[in-house]
Amino acid sequence: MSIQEQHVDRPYTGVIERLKNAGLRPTRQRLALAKLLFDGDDRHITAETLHAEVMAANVRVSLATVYNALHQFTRSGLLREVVVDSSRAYFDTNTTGHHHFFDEDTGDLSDIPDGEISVSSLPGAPIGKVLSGVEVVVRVRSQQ
Amino acid sequence: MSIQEQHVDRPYTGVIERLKNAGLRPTRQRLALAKLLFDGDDRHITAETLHAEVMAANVRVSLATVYNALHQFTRSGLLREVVVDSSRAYFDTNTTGHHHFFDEDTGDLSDIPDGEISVSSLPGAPIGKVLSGVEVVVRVRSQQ
DNA sequence: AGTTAGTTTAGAGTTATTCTAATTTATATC
DNA sequence: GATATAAATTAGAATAACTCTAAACTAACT
Repeated sequence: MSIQEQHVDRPYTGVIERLKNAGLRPTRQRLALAKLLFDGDDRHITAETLHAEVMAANVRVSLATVYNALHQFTRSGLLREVVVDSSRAYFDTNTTGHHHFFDEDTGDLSDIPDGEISVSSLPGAPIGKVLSGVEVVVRVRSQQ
Repeated sequence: MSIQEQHVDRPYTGVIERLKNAGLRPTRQRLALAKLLFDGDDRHITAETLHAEVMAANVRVSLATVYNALHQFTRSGLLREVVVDSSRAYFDTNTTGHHHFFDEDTGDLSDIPDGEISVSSLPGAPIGKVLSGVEVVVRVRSQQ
């Protein structure tokens, strides 16, 4: 059975497994959110954009549940938070190490293609601390 | 006259000049804030920490004025904003290109010593965009 | 000293997010 | 399949970090 056929026949199985593996009950709300997030290409979202999407898909989910799910997905490694804006949180479905462009005018977040940037001679963490992540953000503006 | 003597004799002159050059009237409030920020080593602050400091120095300044000043100082190049936390804005008195450690447990922000990190093969900005900054944040946690 | 444009401020407003306590639901067990 | 129960969801209130507004104040020019 091809991936496409499987997708048509049992549209939720992949996502159900993913939630179960993360120790999260596959509720109606989490399924709808996970499907939007993980069923397709990698994405960058905020709580508000994801909430708008899930509502547009005619699944009634409260904003509180969207926030809960984003944090649970992040805690269990299904998502990664990307800090680019001091006024709202962005999440990335690509949890592997990579870096970002952030358009300060539009709020658009996009990946820097692998190989187009590299961080060398990483410093050691200060004593008593452990490294938890390295993020490079290249800020851009729409040309005046 | 040595820098120290100058500091003792005319404690505000340097800071007054700095504000005037930035096109900002040297008011009582801006002078007190600028003195805390620029009269000494480089610093990392938030609106709340700076407000607490200026109040502790017995200068009455409203929080709104602290926010106004931080933005004006940033716009005129006296400060740089560092985005490390999606819930509050940090500012750095060192406006030259350098990178940061951020302790996710304590909220402490510190410089990565020059030469201990380097970003190579910077990508070009997407078409229609201009580069506005490159930030590397190395996140650390207090050891469990 | 008087004028005026720039600055400060209290307090109200806004936005993103978190909390709370009541209701609902998934799942383990009978 | 019905039932118990722990987990999840939700509305709405609460919070935190700003931002705005319009009135009072002040720096600096005349």
